[in-house]
Amino acid sequence: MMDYQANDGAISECPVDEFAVFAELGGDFSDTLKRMASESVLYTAAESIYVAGTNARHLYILRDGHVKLFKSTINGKDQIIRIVKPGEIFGFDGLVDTVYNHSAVPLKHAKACRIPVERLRLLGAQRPEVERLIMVRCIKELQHADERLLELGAKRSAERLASFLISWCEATPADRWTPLVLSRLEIAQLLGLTIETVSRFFAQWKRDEVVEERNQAIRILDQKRLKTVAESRA
Amino acid sequence: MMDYQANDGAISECPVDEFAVFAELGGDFSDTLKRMASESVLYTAAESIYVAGTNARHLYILRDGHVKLFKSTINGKDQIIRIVKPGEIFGFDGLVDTVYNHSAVPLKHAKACRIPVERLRLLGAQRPEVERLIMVRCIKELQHADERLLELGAKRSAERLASFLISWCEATPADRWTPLVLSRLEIAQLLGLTIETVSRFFAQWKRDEVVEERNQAIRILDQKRLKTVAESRA
DNA sequence: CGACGAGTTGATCAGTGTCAACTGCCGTGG
DNA sequence: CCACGGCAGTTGACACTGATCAACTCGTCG
Repeated sequence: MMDYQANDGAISECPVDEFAVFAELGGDFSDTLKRMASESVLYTAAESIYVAGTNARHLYILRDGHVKLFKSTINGKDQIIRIVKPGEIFGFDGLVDTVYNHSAVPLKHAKACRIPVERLRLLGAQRPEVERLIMVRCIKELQHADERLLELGAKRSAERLASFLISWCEATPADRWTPLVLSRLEIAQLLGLTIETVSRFFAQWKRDEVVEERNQAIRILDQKRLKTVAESRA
Repeated sequence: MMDYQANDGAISECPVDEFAVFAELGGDFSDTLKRMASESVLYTAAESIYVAGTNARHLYILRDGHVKLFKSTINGKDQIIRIVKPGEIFGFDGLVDTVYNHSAVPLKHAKACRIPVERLRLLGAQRPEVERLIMVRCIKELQHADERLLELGAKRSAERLASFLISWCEATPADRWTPLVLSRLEIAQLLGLTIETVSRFFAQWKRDEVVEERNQAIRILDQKRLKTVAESRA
């Protein structure tokens, strides 16, 4: 957390054993992985981690910060596919394809550990658990995508926004402030809306004392009310 | 194809070696799998293959027909997540969770091969390639989901409908009829629209001789035109 | 023959997008 | 140090897409 400003883009050894992902592989495994020289990289906002269509060389594990994965239409509209949170894997494409199928950019900043796919392949040959772990993570992602498809396809704007806020804050204990790392634009691109509609609902809910917002952080005041909105019963 | 009417719901030995999925595992593997008594099951439209929230006991491979995977909101709106085509795997949930996270129903009819997850687990222990194969398939699904999220989040109705038609027909050679296994309602639920809007665009394109429709089948007459619509340049 | 379900079409309305003006904040440079 | 410019966000007026409601056709099946 404290070394962000220091070494942007710096590459160092990645303490793999810290990650929940590989935790279950046990100590000797992380030694193996370390020897394979997986790297830890820092990114600042606006610098791409990878770009759709470019060579997919690494699998990433997010250590700190947030990453947005997005795709763009030919006309330049962006859709955010997923917000990656610490501990999660992203950049699966390289395991199957030669190029990435979406782009990855940090929200504010991000620290990620990356492993070259060819090394991962070698590793997978020795330790089949690796592929099992990735499979499990991948299935989880798929379930998450199912849910997002339901949101985008079957819910109206207020419902999407409400359930976004609920799920965004669910990690933090109730009545605590949650940093809102996303801009209005990014929320809009995540939910398939415009900046203005996002802004309007936020304003309304702040007036109605359903949520509070203060220096890039939000707090849900009336969880119950927000839930009824999310289920379109208001 | 010819034995549908005969034994609905019948269960028989599944000729696993026919599947592209496990083809690369070689002959001795499919023997193993056969001995594990994976089953082949026939389904008719309207009978569920599995229901969201129920015990996730099997992994499925579709042999013939089409299956729709869908989720429902609390208010009863359905969103189709994916249309499964022959050769594809579905029902990954059991490998990670105890229950299914969406429901699966055949479109018209379907013939699927299913493998109990616990057997798959045993098998995975012996033959790590199995999990690698599932991982690969799963990543493909994830890419597909990314694309669908872009469609639903960033495109207007005509664009969604046009690119749906294009992708639906892309398997069949140009100027040949493609069976349209989906009802208007199902197309609407897939694209996050209403029956009426689907119907209206179809009608318009038929008038403009962009597409033709005849007994449950469609044919694209003006691919180029449809593509410009899909990219919202018309 | 009649009833029902799927699909079509029209009229109307509501929800969001679009466009534009305005505020407030922050960093830059004179 | 202040002024300016620019960017993020807000708010209002308006337009338009797509949903809703309703009537009607057509084909199928009892």
